[in-house]
Amino acid sequence: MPHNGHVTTAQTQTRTTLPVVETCCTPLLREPITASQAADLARVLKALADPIRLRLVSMVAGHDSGEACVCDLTEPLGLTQPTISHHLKTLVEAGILTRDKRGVWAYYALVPSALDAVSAVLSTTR
Amino acid sequence: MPHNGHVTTAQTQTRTTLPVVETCCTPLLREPITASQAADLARVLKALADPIRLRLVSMVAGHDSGEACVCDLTEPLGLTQPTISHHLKTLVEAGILTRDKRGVWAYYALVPSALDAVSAVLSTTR
DNA sequence: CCTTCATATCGACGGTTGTCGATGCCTACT
DNA sequence: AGTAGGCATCGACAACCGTCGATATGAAGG
Repeated sequence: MPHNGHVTTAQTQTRTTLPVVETCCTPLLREPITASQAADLARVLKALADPIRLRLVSMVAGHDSGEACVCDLTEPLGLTQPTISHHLKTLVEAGILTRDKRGVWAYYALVPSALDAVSAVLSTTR
Repeated sequence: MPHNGHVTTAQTQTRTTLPVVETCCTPLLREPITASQAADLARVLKALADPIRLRLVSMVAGHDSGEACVCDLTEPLGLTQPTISHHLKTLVEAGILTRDKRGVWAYYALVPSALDAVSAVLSTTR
């Protein structure tokens, strides 16, 4: 567990590639979506379509101040640290989480509107 | 293309396993979800997390009277008939589509609230 | 009955994915 | 300078997935 005192080191906000919001305004239903729209949406959904990654998203969002480091997430899921890091990387690359490295620890947090964008695409009511 | 005149044969409504609505009332964010909730949701998301299947859902929903047969869907996607049937089976088993066999043709339609249920789980607003 | 046609199923093949142990990197503390 | 610890990366392996051609099933029509 990281100590939450004042941090002396540099911060490195990582927010890689793949905007989720690209597909934000496509209703999916009512008139067929294009192939590239489908490919974009599928990439985000594929990142979410894993039990461990869903629990990671849920745990990160429900953690103190909305962020959690790898060490907070490894033990409760019963998987090794490399596996958790790998899943977190997948979520960051999909635009669902951000990675903020402070000192030795890497803090992951939910991208505010990422899930809402996916939710809006799948919603039939407007 | 199937002729849309009156149909003389038996109807076989197929609606297999896996209720999507099981996970309908779990917010995903705010307090971690359980392992089984994550597994259920992941199964539905995995069914959606494919470009072809997303386009299938979109095309079925946008088709005349909300249903389409395999022959309507094969050509526009540029894949073979067995592949399309396989994807459709995946979507039916995930509870996203229904299969209604009338005569020689199999009509697929969207399960009304299936996508809305997934949308609600991913939504952060309320 | 035999043919035609729409669909499902089967078996196979290559590519992707989830997981691990081992290792390397980098920060902080002594 | 040396050490400890958190995290990322690498290589490997088994399991799974998307796709195809071939084949089976089953209904409609001649």
